[in-house]
Amino acid sequence: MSRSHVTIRDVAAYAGVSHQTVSRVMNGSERVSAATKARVEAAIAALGYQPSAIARSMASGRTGLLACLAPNLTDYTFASMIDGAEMVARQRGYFLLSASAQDEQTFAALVAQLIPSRQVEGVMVIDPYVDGRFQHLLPDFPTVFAGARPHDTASNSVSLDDVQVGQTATAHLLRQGHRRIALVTGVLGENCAQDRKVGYEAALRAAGLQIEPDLIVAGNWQARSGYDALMHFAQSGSLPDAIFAQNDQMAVGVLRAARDLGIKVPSQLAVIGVDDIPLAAYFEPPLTTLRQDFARIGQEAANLLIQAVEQPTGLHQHVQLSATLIVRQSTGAVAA
Amino acid sequence: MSRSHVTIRDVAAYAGVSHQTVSRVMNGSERVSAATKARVEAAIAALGYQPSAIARSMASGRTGLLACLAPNLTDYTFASMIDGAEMVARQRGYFLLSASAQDEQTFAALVAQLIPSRQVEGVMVIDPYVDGRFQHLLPDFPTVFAGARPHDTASNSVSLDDVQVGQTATAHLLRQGHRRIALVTGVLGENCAQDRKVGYEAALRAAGLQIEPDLIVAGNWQARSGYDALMHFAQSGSLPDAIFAQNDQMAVGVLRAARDLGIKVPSQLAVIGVDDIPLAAYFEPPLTTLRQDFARIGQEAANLLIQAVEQPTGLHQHVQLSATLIVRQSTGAVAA
DNA sequence: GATACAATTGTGACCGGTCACATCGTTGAT
DNA sequence: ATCAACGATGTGACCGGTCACAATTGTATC
Repeated sequence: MSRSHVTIRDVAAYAGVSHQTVSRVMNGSERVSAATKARVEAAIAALGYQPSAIARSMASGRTGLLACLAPNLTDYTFASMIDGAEMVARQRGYFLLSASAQDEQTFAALVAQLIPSRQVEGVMVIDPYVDGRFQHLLPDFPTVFAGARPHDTASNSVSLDDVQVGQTATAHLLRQGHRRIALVTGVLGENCAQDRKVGYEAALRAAGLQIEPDLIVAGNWQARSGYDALMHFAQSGSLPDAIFAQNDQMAVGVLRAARDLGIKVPSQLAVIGVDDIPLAAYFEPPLTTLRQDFARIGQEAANLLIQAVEQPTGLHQHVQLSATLIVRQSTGAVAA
Repeated sequence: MSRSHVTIRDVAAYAGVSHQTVSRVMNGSERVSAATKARVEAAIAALGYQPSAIARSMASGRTGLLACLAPNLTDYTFASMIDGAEMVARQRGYFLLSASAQDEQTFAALVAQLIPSRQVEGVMVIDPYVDGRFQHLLPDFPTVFAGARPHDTASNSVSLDDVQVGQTATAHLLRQGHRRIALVTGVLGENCAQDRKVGYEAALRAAGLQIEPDLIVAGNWQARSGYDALMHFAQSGSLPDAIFAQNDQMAVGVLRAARDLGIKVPSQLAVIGVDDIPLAAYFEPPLTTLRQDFARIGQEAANLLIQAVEQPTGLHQHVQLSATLIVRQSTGAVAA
């Protein structure tokens, strides 16, 4: 503002070369004589020249900016993916602009603002299946979906194998001897809730058990819905042996309800969650869960996105990661 | 790439006006006749014109980008501030680019990359006192510090009144009848840990009690350090009546240690934390804590920053928010 | 009817880089 | 000795907006 910036032409004049030569020095001195290069570098240092990122973007058409859109930035799972993506992005020369879109409308506005203005080179969408938000994306714009498996959309994606998650969790409970295994789902409109349910049902069927619709309760990912689910079973008078909550938050809600009802976990009721949230081991009892490597999901997503930006082939890649079972005390063996 | 973009001059030619008139229509039609305006708008629609954010930045010198630098993006407290800041920023026409800097060196690199290139118009630094990172910031560049009170630096800031936090937490324990109140601190190099300690000591003194150095243990904000702290007291043979952990994570660690030691909370030991993390009510027993409105801190910080960007006065503002006591079951009255 | 003035619109430069191509001197092959 | 090829460097256009200022038109005033 006060002092106008030093430009590439100022440096050129100072060094007695052309502005193009300065540009060459800045961009890795391809074919510049050592003497000239030294002179230019001295001039850069003397004048304190700093290239303008905007001018560079203007001329090259590249901004070095990626956007990350998530329902919110506070949820541990989203935040971890963003963190992982950000580290990879920066390492590879990009910055990550994150924004939260609670609803589809906000999401559409955000996309309309970021993409056509060519401000960002690619978009990473976290949990795009909460509503129809993926429809607002351009099919030919570099995009990657992270954290939920696309069922019907052609795009890059990094997701967890949610069917496997459902199976593993349920199989673990079966192995412990439980038979009446209840399910508390996430928001059923989301693929990952559906897939985990599919895995749950597959595991039960594989064990020769019937699927009892009464044992399936729809939750909403919040702890409170886990609490309510167990209260519901208690009121209906038929408690399950075990509960598979589709995330840790709800599992923690179940634990709390069990305490309030005087139900002992794990001896009377086994509880398993999904995510392995940071304090999972500190609940009472410590929560058995399936660990997801969210940072890794974010990293893979960033890598895929950058590849799509730099070498647009039109081909889509899908990376699927698996969760690992972390056994703690909330799922002991059935009481003898 | 394939199809070159529609520019303002294409629109002008199509509408039969000058490019400048199109520009005027784009920027809120100051003094453009209704007929011309309609014609230009028709041309814009017909050609699908989308202004280039980069070209706009190039010409205007403004990028509409703010940066947010935090030690990481996953910590609930940081993420909440970022989320709050992002919402305000977007509402006011800015985008927020967030990046994590674990150490001072990364932070310095980040600043060197973002600021001199004029890519961002302002920087928000979350928890700048973990090391000397604030020293890398330019004094005349729009900056705001969020989440920790600057002791020695002239700058905008939004922070919690940590002395008050220490006092309130300690006073609550005193009110419950506790006398031997231990303190588990955060990283002592950080101002907020120091300030909370000052508040703790002030409250004790105000109650006519001595400050016993043996009751003060240095933690590191992690749950594990809270766990270790109580174990340390148990081993030393002199358990306190109550523990004030400087954040909830450590308080939760204390709760876990108490369970492992067979110490009943709150009847044998009261525990209070700070932050009110999302699942605080789901631990055993539900955790009494001081709630911080992190989203609000982020919002205020964004507002301050945008003000500094838009009206650079050189004056610094400090906003200090206070925490509210949330009483749950981890701090009952002393056993009769 | 001439002049002043405001409203509307047009012109060209400019932001600060990069790109394509031109130029120049030097070297190696014929 | 001549020409091609190549390395080093320079020239000007260009990216797509905004800005300052000029030009044009219409309207009010005298």
